[in-house]
Amino acid sequence: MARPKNPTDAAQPATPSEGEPEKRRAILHAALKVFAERGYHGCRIADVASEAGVAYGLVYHYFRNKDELLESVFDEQWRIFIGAIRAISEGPGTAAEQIGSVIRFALDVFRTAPEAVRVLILEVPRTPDVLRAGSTRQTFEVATRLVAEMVQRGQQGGEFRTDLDALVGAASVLGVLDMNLAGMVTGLLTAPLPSDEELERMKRQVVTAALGAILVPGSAAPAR
Amino acid sequence: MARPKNPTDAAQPATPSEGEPEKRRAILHAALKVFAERGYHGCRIADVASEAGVAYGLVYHYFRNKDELLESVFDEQWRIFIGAIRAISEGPGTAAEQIGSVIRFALDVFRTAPEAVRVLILEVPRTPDVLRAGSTRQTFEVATRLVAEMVQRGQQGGEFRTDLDALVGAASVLGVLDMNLAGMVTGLLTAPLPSDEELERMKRQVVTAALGAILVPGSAAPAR
Amino acid sequence: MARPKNPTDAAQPATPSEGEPEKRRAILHAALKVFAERGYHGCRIADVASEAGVAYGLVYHYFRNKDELLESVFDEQWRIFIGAIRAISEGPGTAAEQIGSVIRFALDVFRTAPEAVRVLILEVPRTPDVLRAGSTRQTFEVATRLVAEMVQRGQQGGEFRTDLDALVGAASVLGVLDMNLAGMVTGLLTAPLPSDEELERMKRQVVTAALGAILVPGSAAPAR
Amino acid sequence: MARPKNPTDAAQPATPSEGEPEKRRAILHAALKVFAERGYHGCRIADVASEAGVAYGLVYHYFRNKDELLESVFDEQWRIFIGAIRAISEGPGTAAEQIGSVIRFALDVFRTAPEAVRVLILEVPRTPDVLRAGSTRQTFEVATRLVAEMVQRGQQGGEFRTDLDALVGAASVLGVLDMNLAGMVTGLLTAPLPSDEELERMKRQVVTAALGAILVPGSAAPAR
DNA sequence: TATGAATGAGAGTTCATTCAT
DNA sequence: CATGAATGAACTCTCATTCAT
Repeated sequence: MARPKNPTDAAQPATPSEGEPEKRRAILHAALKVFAERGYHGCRIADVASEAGVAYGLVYHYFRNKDELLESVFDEQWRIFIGAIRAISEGPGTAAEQIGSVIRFALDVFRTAPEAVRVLILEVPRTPDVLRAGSTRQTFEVATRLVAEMVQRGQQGGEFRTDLDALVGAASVLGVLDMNLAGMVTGLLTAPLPSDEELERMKRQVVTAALGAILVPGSAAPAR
Repeated sequence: MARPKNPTDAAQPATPSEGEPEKRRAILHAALKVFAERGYHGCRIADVASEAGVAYGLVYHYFRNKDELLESVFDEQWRIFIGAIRAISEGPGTAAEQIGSVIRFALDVFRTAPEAVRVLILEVPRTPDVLRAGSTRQTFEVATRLVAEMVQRGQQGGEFRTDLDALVGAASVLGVLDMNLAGMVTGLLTAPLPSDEELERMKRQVVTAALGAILVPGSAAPAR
Repeated sequence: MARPKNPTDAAQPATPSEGEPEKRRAILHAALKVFAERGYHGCRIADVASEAGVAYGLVYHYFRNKDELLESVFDEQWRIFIGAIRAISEGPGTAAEQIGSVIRFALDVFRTAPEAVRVLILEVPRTPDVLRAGSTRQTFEVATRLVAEMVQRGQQGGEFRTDLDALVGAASVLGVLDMNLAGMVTGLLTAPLPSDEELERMKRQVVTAALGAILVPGSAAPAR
Repeated sequence: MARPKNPTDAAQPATPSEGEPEKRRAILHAALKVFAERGYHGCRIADVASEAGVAYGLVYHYFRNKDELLESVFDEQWRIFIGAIRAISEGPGTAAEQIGSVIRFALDVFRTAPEAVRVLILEVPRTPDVLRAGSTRQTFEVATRLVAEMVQRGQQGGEFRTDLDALVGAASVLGVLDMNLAGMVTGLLTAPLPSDEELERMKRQVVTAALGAILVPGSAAPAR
């Protein structure tokens, strides 16, 4: 059974774009870290600057203001995640396999870049309206809709139950993923830095639960 | 099939406690509203006071500081929710029925007090560490563990699949609930103020999806 | 020859308005002083606050922002000046006498409150557009028009030459006044703090020059 | 009656000085424009540079700092104006005729280079002390004294009244000029861009008013 | 209890100036 | 000469908290 190749490495900068100034990247990187550690309001521009090893004013050389900086961080992270979802969606495999891949990808990223996940999962959906009104909000919807498309395909293929709206199915899948990630991030479900085995175990369980929410009852969970 | 009595009214003040000053209640109530509207950092003490129709300084008469005020709001809301879960848990019905009841209860509350849900679902898990370190965090864990107990009981009774940790099962159930509520709050899944039928439809779907995540595959979803 | 009573005391707060908080007055007063000393951009809110012997934040308790504070200062000063012009205009005396009174009034104020004059004369007409767009600008026009009315009356009465537009006449009178005051303020024309005699001498000269600009040539300058 | 040749073209660079780098001139020119548009504090080095179509840092290659740049602008403009006054002063004609020429010259410049006038008239006398302490201040005094010399000559020749100090006379003449120009700049007295006739009319009136301030009463205003 | 004026530390943003290339 | 990235001090504005009444 074919399995889409795991695009984990996408967690690296979406656009290493030759021309991008090194310090701009450093700032973006630092912002991700500081933001993950302290949350939107807890992080000050000064923190970002010093974390990036850069002068205060340089942040404003590259970004109009704090909101734009953080929006950039969000956008970049989401772009990576969406890129992965899209790649998986366009790849081979049944709908169930694809959704399993999405979940495994997310947990893999958590392993290599927990801050990124923390930011996406814990901060993004709950930041001020100014921010939510921006592209971030739309991006979030895009992700949901991409998953909803997978769900719909699965419903049409007879894999997934049809008594759920595709959007509700997508929300459920993402909810299972989100809450389990949150539990991992906060240490409720696993050690803060889980071992490889622990991670594999979680992957299996989260996939099982997420698919359980949408599979036609009685169908076997896909071998993994 | 017995169904636990729906403790919807618990959304009212947990403790109308005879002696509690009227203005204190007004402040708490206003804080919930303002907090739901603007989020933790977006709401200023001045907003709360004016929403409550009360003098600025009075807030500090009843609450040591902003954190304590908001912690009180959280605690109260969670106490209500936990009270409901506990009541359901100690009531009649199978584990699956109980979990269904929990979900239906949450959606009912969303209907009557969307702000409360918004606060619990969108704000609580993402507020600053100071706050998270407080009782709120523990309260959140308590809720998770209560649901995990239900899951465990269901596993022992053969209803729920045993290839999931009870905590993962609980997280999955709550994740499905959370994300669908978030979708309702943000208008992605339903109109901002859904009709009765829409709400019932959502209840059915969310219960289906949540139970799907943990039921032994092939078992019939419980009639509702 | 009747001479309008000199409303010098109008230099005091236009509205001692019973209800006005003492500290608000202190801030306004301090702002006038600091603004006169350092100019619009040279004065910082911190300067105003400390000059007023008041906490930083209190300035923002009474005024929305720096612009509003300074606009208030301007407005108050102009209101005083306009009040005086109006009183003179409605009082007895020929047009020439009235214009003489306006000039003498201005020089009197310079004696008792040089800062106020400095602000009105040196700063107002040259501050940022935001400010000029506000009520200050209109107020300045009002003053000009009031003087223009006097000029017009004098033209109709045969005192003043009619080959000047009334507005040009007014601008000329105010120009003579302004530039001579500027010369006094900057120490080019008199000692920074002129003696009574010096002041009287200046009054006579400025009145002479200003009326010369508009009187029918050959008419005697009005006795003073 | 001979009339000094009108040195209008002096509004061009005083010293096209062979060796002066083209870009330096561009910066100076841009600075005049930007400064006229936004005032001393409203204009940033970045504005000047981009207006001049020149790199940021180049401004600092040619000028030590912002103050020096603006001082240079002032100096240049004043040098032009003073050069004109001096030329007129050393030329033929009575004192009254010469003063009339000065005023007409100023209004002509306003026609061709309103920004320059705006800067000289509206900005120079009201900029920070640091600046005023520089050569600009002295330059301004020089202009006043040159006019005062004309006045004095007129007084000695019996044209002008002797009950005014020469400096007061000069201040009055310049005051009439300044305020009427200000009125034109701000649109209170004429359309922002007056027609030729309007301008001629203003010239006549302003000369009339200015000379009226200092002429021996009864003497005929000089034919124009 | 109740009020709201008063306080001041903190954070975002601007912009003149420097400097490596 | 020319460029523009980099620096950081300075200043405005916010808002939690205190306190006299």
